Amino acid sequence: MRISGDIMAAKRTIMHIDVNSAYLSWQAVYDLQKGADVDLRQIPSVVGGSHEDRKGIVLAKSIPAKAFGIQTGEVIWQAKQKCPDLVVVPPNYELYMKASNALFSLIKDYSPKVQRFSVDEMFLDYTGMEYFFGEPIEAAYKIKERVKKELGFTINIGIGENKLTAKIASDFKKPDMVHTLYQREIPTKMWPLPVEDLFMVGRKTKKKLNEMNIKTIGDLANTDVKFLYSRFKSFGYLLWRYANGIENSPVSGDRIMNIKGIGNSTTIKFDVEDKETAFKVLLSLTESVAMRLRAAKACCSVVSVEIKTSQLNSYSHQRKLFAPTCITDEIYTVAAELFEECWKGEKIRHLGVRVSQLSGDDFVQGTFFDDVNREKKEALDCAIDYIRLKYGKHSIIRGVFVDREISPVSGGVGEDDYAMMSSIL
DNA sequence: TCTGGGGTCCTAGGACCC
DNA sequence: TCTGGGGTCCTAGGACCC
Repeated sequence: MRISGDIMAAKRTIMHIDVNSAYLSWQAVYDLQKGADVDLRQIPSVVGGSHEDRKGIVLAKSIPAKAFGIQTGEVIWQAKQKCPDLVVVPPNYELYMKASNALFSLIKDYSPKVQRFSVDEMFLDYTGMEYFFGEPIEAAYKIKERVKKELGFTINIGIGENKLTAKIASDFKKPDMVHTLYQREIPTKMWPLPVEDLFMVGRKTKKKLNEMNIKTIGDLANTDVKFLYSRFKSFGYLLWRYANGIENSPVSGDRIMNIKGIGNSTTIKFDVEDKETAFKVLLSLTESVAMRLRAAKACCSVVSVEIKTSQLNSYSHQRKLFAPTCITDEIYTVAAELFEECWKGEKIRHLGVRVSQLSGDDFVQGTFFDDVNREKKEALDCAIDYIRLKYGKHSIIRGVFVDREISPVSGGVGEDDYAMMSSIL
């Protein structure tokens, strides 16, 4: 008993690093390096998709744009109504991956335990590192200044005793700030915040909580946990723990091993009304998914297809395979079957292909139905991957895509896969 | 007038087995 | 003919995050 008590008492120091307006900052830095005379961060500007491709929403905004009431996720034309002089720049995911990688390698100088949480967020376990870089606040300022000087963009750093409080702290005043949220500060710094500022409280949960007269994080923290459990089941218990700052997951540096699924989806430039076109899109998506799967040295056991109609209704269909695979053809065949089984004939706006239940690719079990060409197919896929990696993903394309109506390899943000967000931290 | 794309986890119901 | 529960797997859908 003594031992477990001592372990419980072991205090950790966790930092959460959050890039301020990440996409926009990175584009601004890049433009300045190329000799631009305006800094996107200083003017009302957003990163957003193009209207004609039907991807016109705000992905990131500058602080001056925020002053006009522009919100992330909002449609571009609406944002322009709020601010007619708004500058809109297209997204550049390869740039973001490069910037993110540069940040990651700098942060790793300060602890062996760094977890990449998303393209612009990282957790750092600073426990025991005081000897090298000083007190946590002092170290956080050093990191922040070094990032600004060497990489050219600003970050917020939140310091807490676990990942949850560190993350909430980094979300306090922005930009270019260091904040703490220690356990003793929870009642003063966290409880007065609106309940939707709590990690895991989104639009729907906020509405439900507000209807129960729970308006602040403090209200939630002081609600009877049994009552929350009766309303939300285990999620209620999670909410209560988070509202009280209770969270103890480790900062894990283990990335690729933790990937649960790989998927790509795309909004098509026009509504798809026939099967043949849908098949082409599905093949194009499968090309990216399968390539990423092979790059992760994994096979999948489940394939799923998602359809979003022009009316924005979506539904999905999935199937467990007889045997795991990473072969493009095999995944595509299943995807096409799934599509045929569930498509109700509506106009299609968006299609997605996802694989899950991943396993290693080193001992793929053969099945009774195995055809002798399997090894050949896999070798062919690997050869194509190699050529695409070396000469670009459009260097080798299938005959069905020559009309260029549909991209031959669609979806995919970056080459570097890592475990993304988990809702459990 | 129009609403992206990448993820994770949880739940509920039905099938199936013991 | 009518009746159990418990456990696991599979699938669809919905919540959340960035």
